[in-house]
Amino acid sequence: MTLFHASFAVQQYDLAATLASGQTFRWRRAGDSWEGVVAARWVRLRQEPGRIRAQTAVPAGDWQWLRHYLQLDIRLEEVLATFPDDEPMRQSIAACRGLRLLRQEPWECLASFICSSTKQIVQIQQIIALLCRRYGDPLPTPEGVGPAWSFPTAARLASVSALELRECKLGFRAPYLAGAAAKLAAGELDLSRLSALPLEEARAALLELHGVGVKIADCVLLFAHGFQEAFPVDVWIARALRRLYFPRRGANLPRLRRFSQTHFGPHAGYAQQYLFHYIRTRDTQTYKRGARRGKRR
DNA sequence: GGCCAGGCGCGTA
DNA sequence: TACGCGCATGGC
Repeated sequence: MTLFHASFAVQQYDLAATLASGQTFRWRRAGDSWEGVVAARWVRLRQEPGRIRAQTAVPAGDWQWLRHYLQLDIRLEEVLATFPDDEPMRQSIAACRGLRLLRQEPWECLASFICSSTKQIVQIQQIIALLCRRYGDPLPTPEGVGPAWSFPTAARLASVSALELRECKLGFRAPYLAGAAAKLAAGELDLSRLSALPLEEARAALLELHGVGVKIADCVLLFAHGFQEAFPVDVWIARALRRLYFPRRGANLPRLRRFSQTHFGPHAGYAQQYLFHYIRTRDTQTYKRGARRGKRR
């Protein structure tokens, strides 16, 4: 099979950190490359000095869809310059300079994060892989590469019973996903319109969905709609904020949310991703060891 | 074997 | 507004 190639000049782009930092769940490392699906196309990406090389199995047009997804035209230095000048952020930047936010397809992002609650990232990846395998459409892949599927549409998932969804290890999230799919399929919510709304209105629209709270809504606003002020506070970020900014007096969740809304500036969500990746890569080992011995913190 | 996971909805104070 | 609980399931 013919492959279609492109090469993008990049500076300060850490592809591995970007694809593996928990903002998206379908990329797999394959040797020195990454394989995934973007805009219903199988894609292989490889980082080289000063560039990212891409391959697809079908004609890729002008590659704008991939440039947009990878956010290649963002000036990272200008984003980083807006972060607060404090020690936690300096450490976070030093730990993963080149980490980027992707611009994901809204439905896939929403559905993925509905599946994410109280799940480890590994499990989220498994759930989404199952959903794609069962309800997505098969995509062309090169010889020697395993099969790939598109992310199932809302209409397709709306045609599946919540009971069937439970078989994808969704547990209590099954009716949440089914409900969201039904609402989108019925045209009661149009995700494509959210980017044009003020942040608060876009968030309110997402919160209408049963099973979508502030955290999931902010993930979708940040990762799919480009609201860079959105700052999802999950257990990792809460842990990071408490440890790095409130080490002595502690802080409850509402306090952390208020702090996050004022402290991190116009690209707070970007700062959040740096903190998230920093605390996870730094703490995963010690955290797991500590947890097993029951003496965390 | 038990703790915890990129939470949420609901009841209660 | 803040807190506690139950909810499925499985990795470590």
